[in-house]
Amino acid sequence: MLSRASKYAILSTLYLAEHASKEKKMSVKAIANSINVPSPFLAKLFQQLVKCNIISSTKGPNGGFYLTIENENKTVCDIIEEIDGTNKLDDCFLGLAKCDGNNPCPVHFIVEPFKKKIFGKFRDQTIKEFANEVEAQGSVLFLSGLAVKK
Amino acid sequence: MLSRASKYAILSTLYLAEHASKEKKMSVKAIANSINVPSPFLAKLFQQLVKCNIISSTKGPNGGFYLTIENENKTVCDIIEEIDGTNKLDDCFLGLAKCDGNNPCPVHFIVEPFKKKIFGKFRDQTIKEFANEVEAQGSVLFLSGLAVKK
DNA sequence: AAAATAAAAGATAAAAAGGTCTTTTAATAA
DNA sequence: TTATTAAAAGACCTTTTTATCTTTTATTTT
Ligand code: FES
Ligand code: FES
Repeated sequence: MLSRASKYAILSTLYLAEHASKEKKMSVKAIANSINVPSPFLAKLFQQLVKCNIISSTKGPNGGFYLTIENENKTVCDIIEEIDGTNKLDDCFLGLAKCDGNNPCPVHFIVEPFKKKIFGKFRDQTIKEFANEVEAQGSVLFLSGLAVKK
Repeated sequence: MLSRASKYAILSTLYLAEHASKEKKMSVKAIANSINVPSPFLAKLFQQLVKCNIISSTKGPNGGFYLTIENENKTVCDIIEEIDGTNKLDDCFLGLAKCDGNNPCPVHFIVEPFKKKIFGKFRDQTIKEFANEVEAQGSVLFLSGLAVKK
């Protein structure tokens, strides 16, 4: 459904929203360690995310990654579209060329409501809002000691 | 979520349930053409499915693939487990090492009910029952002219 | 028995995804 | 202004997934 790359990107952007700021930038390594993700790979992803203005960075001592107000108003959808190219969330669960109520695959009517729900969330909620909710709910972005599933 | 291989396997097994029988076996090519899937690849998959007794085959003229009663009582879960090795349906949507209500990722409580639903269906319904439902509902296993999404 | 048919088996190839490493550039602090 | 720090850039490698091709084996029909 989502590539590992976009999962990494989502988790680490939310992590930035929670833990970094213009005053307290974070290095790739710090983030990679925190959420248990390979750091050179994450570095590549971050370059991409900076380029398309989803996260921000400065070089040099005390440099690192952080989110601006503008960044905080991006959405998870923006991340997915940037990293996975197209939005894979809309794909048919069984691989039909098109997910479509007029030509439903055998599980379409189970999948459709879920897709609507999660897609709505990813599209309508800003990163900032999402991160706030994550904090409020006590959701986790990593499992201590455990790497993200390979 | 599911590999392309297991999607092919699911679609073609349901197709067999609907269109083939011990009296009317079908060749890989015929099925591959019907559901728009690369036939040498499907052939490989079918070998695997025969070996683990999810579908049946006979060689020679008028040979081909079909389902026995025993085959019809297998489940979609059996297919997924055979092809993808482990059941990827249970993975965390955001890639955490474990999908778990005690350490929920930010979308866990949206994903969980869906997973329960679709996993339940794949586990509790036999291929036969599933195929009957597909016919009754008029679900499609392919989009005429359109290949399965690559 | 011979010819034809269709799967089985296995080798191989192409593509995509995931991951690493090295060099360059920009910013800062000493 | 020099040394240091950390990201940017890009080359490169590995593994997994997807796909193809060729040869062999089993079955059936003639
Ligand atoms: S058609 Fe398959 S999920 Fe919608
Ligand atoms: S923990 Fe992520 S989907 Fe359950």
